Amino acid sequence: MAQDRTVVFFDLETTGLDTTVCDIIQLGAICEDRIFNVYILPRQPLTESAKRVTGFTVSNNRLFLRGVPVDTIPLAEALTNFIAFLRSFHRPVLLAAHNAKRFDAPVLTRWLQNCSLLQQFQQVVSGFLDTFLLSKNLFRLSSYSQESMVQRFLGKSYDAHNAVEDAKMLQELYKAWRPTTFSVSNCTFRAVRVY
DNA sequence: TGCCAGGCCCTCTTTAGGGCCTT
Repeated sequence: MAQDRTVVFFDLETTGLDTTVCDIIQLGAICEDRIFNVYILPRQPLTESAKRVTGFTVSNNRLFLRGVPVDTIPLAEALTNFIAFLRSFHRPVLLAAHNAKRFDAPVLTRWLQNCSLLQQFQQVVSGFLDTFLLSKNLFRLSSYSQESMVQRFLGKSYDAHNAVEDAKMLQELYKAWRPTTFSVSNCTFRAVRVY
């Protein structure tokens, strides 16, 4: 753990890669053995590549994962529940994700602001940790994708592009890396308001 | 299969360009 903060690992599955417009489909997070997972029905269609990569599809106003229907909740409720999950640790939270700076943090922040929940969120979350940047600072590798690093450091393959599984593997990677507080602080940034 | 976006990092750099990573 970094200083007196709780590190919570999270991941988003979205309708696409454009952080300025994409919808969140799944929000998964883990801290030790405590897991958070919600699905949200997107308001816009998934890009073809997002369908292929994530296995999510939408049909008749229902969300399916590899053809199996999943229960969804409204986005504002999902984010409110996520903040409650983070608050339950009773310590400032450092939210870690792979490529957080470029992808997960901007998307999450945009929707928190859109749902008027950013202030609540910032009362609980002290910042984001980007494990992509962290891994590049720690190691010299041919690939820094999460999937390839799980194979390299943990010696296993997994259900990549499922938010909960990605978050679980990220936590395992982090524990295997045992980064110093200095390394972590170099790859940590505060949640910022987006306009 | 790879495109779609784009900030960050690296280097054959800084008067710039290309590759990576996320869905």
